[in-house]
Amino acid sequence: MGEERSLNFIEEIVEEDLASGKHGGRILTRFPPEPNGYLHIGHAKSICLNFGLALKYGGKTNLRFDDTNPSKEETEYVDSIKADVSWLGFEWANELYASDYFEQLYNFAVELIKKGLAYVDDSTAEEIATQKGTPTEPGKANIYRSRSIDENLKLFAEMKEGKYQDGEKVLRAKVDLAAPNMHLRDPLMYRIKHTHHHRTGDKWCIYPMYDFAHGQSDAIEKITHSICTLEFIPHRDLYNWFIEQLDIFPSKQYEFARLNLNYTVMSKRKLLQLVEEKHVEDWDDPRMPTISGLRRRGYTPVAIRDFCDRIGVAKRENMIDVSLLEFCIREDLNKTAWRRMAVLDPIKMVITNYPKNQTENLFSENNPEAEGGDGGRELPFSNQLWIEREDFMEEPPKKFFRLGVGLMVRLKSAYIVKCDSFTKDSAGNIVEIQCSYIPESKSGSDTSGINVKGTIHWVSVAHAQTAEVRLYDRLFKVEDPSNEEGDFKDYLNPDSLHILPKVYTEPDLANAITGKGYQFIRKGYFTIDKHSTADNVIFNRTVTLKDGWVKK
RNA sequence: UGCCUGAUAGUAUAAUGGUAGUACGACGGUUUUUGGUACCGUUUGUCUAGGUUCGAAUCCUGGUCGGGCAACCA
Repeated sequence: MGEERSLNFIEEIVEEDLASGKHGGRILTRFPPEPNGYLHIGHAKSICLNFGLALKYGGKTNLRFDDTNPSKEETEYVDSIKADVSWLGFEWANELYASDYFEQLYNFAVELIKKGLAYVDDSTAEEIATQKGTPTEPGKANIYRSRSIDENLKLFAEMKEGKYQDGEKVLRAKVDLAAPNMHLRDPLMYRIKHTHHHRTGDKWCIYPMYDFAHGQSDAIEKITHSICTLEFIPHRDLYNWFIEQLDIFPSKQYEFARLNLNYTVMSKRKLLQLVEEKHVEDWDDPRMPTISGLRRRGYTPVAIRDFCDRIGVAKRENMIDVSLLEFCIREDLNKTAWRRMAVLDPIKMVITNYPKNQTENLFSENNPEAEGGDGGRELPFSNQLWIEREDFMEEPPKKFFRLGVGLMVRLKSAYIVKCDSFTKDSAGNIVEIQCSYIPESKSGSDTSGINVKGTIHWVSVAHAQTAEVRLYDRLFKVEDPSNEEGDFKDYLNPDSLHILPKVYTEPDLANAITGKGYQFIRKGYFTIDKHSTADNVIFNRTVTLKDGWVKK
């Protein structure tokens, strides 16, 4: 052991703080989602970072819902977020809400008004925007900026009491209208919204803006390291300004680059659109990059955490290749998934020299990667089998290790067979292939001395179960749909879902356990879908197996 | 043309003035009752121009390119 992994830049900061005795060696992070959508794989990166840091350095992590905008937030999202964080395997120290601090935030605002550092502005949104100037021109003060403290106090109280309509007034911080950083040009602290809040109900009609809520919430909780994504860098000056003016706990903000994955989108706004416009079934559609979608697809917490570990944490913009995510899930499932046989695109094989009404039960281990095979199950074998259509070729090329007239393969866990002939229907489709088996080649007691290059999977016709199988492909046709001309939805992959209504599976798959990953030998990893029933068993393909076979 | 950021193989990520390494991908091979797994090997990189230094991916200066910032969103 003891193989030192190099630290990412945030771990370096934490270790420096620990070494210098900052905060008495205490580490407290927070994961602060807004409950306005489902968590996605990008959030998983943040979750793994925040919780992982605390775990590594003996600290704790709060789960804090940043619920300061009631018009977008719902309890459904709160519940899904909690479920997803738990499922990933993390435990938060406290479940908190920015809305828990509304009273205190209000008092902070009053304090700033009293210090002459905040004022009530009657301007419209448009007026405020133009008065702010542009990045190259300073903003201009309006008449409201010089209101007296007493008037501001009175007006702000009236805002709270509901005396004004939405948009009629706002509370602004008095910072610097000429600041090169636009966020410092007298940012809004409070706006009026006569909207029902998912937790505070109708108690409030004024709600704090992100900038006046996040840093103060961090300070209230005494968060030591407040980690967010790059786009908040310009907010940091304001974050610090409020903390300094209010003289509260000096939480510090650090920024890292968010995760981007190719062939998908990673914004709650866009994902919500896909859901609302029915381009996908729901937030947990297996094609979605959401945690719930990945879970339904068959991804495991282990694989997702491993992925987050491997992608690293840095400050440069990045675009991770989905192949890394796929590698991680294969890596995990290879070790844990039970092997089963299923024929997705069937063609019938008749074994002409095997007794017609005979059935024998053959044994096959659950997982060759596990010691002892992790147990096993019985496979009924008979003279009529389903095999994969692509495992037979009328005119096989040289290195085709499967079936063609005169070629031999092993039937996995069963016998070696030799292809003698095949039958076509009137339309020229191959409908059946005829083989003879080698009785001495039985798996486990093979005395035939024959060596074959290929092994194929099969299911006994008489014993086969049926199931629906859903094959998924990338949701978008292009690597970065958000960066293309026009609407990102123009680049949706029309073939991202392919349903096979009736595939044949070995009998044991009738007992498939929900939530467990199965490897359909040579076909990929699959898991039971949430809509699966006893009458209509549905499997989702999590990921294909890596395919080293390139034709020709 | 203001401010803030960043730039190392195809994609990520290390090297913190001293041999540019690792992972994924790709390619090739060995093993294999999954064309899977495992194992072995190959391939490709410091944005650019100067400067400091015995020595620069690292420090300095100029340039180039990318991302962000002017929501009563977070």
